[in-house]
Amino acid sequence: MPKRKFLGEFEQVVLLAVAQMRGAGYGTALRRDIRERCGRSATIGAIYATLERLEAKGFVTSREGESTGERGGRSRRYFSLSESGTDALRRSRDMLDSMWDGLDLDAPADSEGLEVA
Amino acid sequence: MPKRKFLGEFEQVVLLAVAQMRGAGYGTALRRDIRERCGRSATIGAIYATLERLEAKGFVTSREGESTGERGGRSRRYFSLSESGTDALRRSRDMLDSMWDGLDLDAPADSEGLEVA
DNA sequence: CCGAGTAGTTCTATTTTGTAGAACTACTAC
DNA sequence: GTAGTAGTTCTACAAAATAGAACTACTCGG
Repeated sequence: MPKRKFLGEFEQVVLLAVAQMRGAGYGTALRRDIRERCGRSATIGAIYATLERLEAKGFVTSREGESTGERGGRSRRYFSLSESGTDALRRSRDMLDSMWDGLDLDAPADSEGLEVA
Repeated sequence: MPKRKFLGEFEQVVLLAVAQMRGAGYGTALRRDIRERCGRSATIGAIYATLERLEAKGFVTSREGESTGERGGRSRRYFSLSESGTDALRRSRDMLDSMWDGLDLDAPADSEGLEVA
């Protein structure tokens, strides 16, 4: 029973990166993707902590990749988006859309002008 | 010096409500607006705590409304979006847009199909 | 095989956000 | 002045975000 019914901000970003990579995303690559896509630098610890939470909530699944024998280093852990992760993304987008709906940020900040007109 | 350069998820929602109400928003009304717009119920404490934080970061400003003499109760505290609040909203939107860019949630979750094709 | 190098993941600790609801304030109406 | 009403503040705690050091598991050269 998660107390929070909505995705946190960073959770949303990480989940989107997982979705974009279509099952081929793993910690370090997701981090790179996020940095390149939106200029947001996150430490690797932040990425994994978020991934853990998303997995605990059932929004992503992970599997160990086998060693390719083509490079040094530990084997990768790949993440994919689950059904409910997909739903969560859709819900987040819809909620934000409805909050943005009809909003014009270039208009003056206060309602004064509107009332006088 | 804020450590976090991005808006939290709920901060974003509250800031959007403030923007929508164009300077005429106050605690209770913002709460109602959020509930109606996106079905997200938040306690009044959550709203005010977030509003305080947004004000501390300079994203909103507040002013006391004078009593209208038309109703009982304490006077309202109105919130408006500041310049940097406007910027923060734009940045959040842009970042999320770039993460969503080109993503199709209806496609299969894994890349298998793509590689075989 | 053994050390060095590399790619990647876990762990530990702390700050910032998010959540909840009870308590309080200031007003109006009777 | 007591009750009712609209609104805000306070207190306490849970969850998410952040940071970076430590660790793991592999490859390669000798």
